[in-house]
Amino acid sequence: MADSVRRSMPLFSMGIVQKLTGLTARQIRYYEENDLIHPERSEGNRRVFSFNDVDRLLDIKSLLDEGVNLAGIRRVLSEKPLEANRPVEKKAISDAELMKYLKSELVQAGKFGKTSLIQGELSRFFR
DNA sequence: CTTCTTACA
DNA sequence: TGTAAGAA
Repeated sequence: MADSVRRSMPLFSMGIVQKLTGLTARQIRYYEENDLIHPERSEGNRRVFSFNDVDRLLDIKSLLDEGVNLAGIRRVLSEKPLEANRPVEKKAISDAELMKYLKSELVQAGKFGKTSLIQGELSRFFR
């Protein structure tokens, strides 16, 4: 049960989540307004998503493609207890794929002189 | 440059 | 949902 800690650790920026989920910032913010997700906020008021948030967003995306409206989605994962049973096989995104995106982000960050937040958080995965 | 909020097409 | 504005 120490995994839940890591899974709810805030470390993804809006940009990364957009790439990870394929959703637009507009959609992500809208879902938050509707209490479908509750990302943390950084000092500069920037949203910081956890692995759980991303996973949740992917579920929302699936439901949306199935034609479920926000009310329905909220009903399906309304206040979904974070400690729910979820088969490893059913994970929406593989760790390998996640690493792939994370790494590309790290590389891009390297092209610039400073990328305080992102680079610092991502380093956890390559340590 | 990235992300935030608000407001309108 | 997309996008324009202005701020941070």
